[in-house]
Amino acid sequence: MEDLRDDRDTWSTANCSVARAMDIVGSRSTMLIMREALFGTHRFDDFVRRVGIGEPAMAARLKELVAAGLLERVPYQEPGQRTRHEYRLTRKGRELVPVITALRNWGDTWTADDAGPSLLAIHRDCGEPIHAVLRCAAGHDVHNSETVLTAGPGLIRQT
Amino acid sequence: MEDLRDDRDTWSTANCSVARAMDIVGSRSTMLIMREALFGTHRFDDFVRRVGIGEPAMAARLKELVAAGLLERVPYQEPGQRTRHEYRLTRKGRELVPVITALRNWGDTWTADDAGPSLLAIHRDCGEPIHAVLRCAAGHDVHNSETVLTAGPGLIRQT
DNA sequence: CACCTGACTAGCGGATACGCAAGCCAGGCT
DNA sequence: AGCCTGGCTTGCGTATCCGCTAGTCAGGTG
Repeated sequence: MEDLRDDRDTWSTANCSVARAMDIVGSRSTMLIMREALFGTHRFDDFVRRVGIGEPAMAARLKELVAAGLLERVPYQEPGQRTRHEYRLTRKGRELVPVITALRNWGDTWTADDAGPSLLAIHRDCGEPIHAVLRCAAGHDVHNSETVLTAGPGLIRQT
Repeated sequence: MEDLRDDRDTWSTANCSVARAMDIVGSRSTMLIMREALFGTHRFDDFVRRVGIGEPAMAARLKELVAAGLLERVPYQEPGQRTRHEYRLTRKGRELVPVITALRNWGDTWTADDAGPSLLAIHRDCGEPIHAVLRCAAGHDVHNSETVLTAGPGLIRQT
């Protein structure tokens, strides 16, 4: 177990998973689209209205998210309507729930207006509000300051 | 307990805490700077080298993060050196740990190269890797699909 | 067949974001 | 006094994002 804090220049930031994740969901609108999708939005014009960006921008973002494998474009047909396409979450997209939840918790705590959060995510089974917390593989709850960095299998030394 | 999924247009996206959070840490470089700060970087040129953006961009981002209250600019002096300023995390900034952790977990799972993650965050007390998980206030582990939206105290109906 | 609607696409213009190169400035060192 | 280093700032050019307006296209309805 090696503390890398004094050794940071031996690995490259570009090779970090946070950077790769931010390449995909790193813009404001992309994250808001994923939040909408996780909250149950499927249709193009619902995305446009609820996220609050223009149609051309939305079309471009959705195309990127489909290409990145977070959403899939699925044909569907309502009775008496022509065939349309909806955007459905893939497993890769749905697994952003902890990220969005952590972000929402943080926003509620630190950027809330006086009225409090406008939305709560609650546990379907018991009705209690949901938070993102840290846990180690041994099952301990981990506080923010109890984390230590160590080299993983993919570390490429630059020495 | 009211399921808002069919009622989404009654509240405004702009008033959502995710949007407010993304206004602060929503750009790729800002998130990478916060990751660096959480991993122990303090000094201007370390940020520049490790995040991989130019000095002007870094100066602007750091100024924004200080203004937003995520970092503070603290004078310090090493022996034989003149007074300098370092950037230290505030409590507001440190509480982004769950967000960054969730993002890193996701990136490791879905965007990893064959070699596996280059860094691991482990629990200081037991050495096991750390993950961000969802938990409700009653202490249940919550799966990604077990969340339900409900109106919070700050909900402003647009009707 | 003309019309309508949802889901886009095309084109333009303004606002950031960013990289690069250069310059500035404060304070310790010689 | 002049040099050096870290920490910025200024200026310029490019790339990207986004809103706006307008147009397209497919298919169901009158």
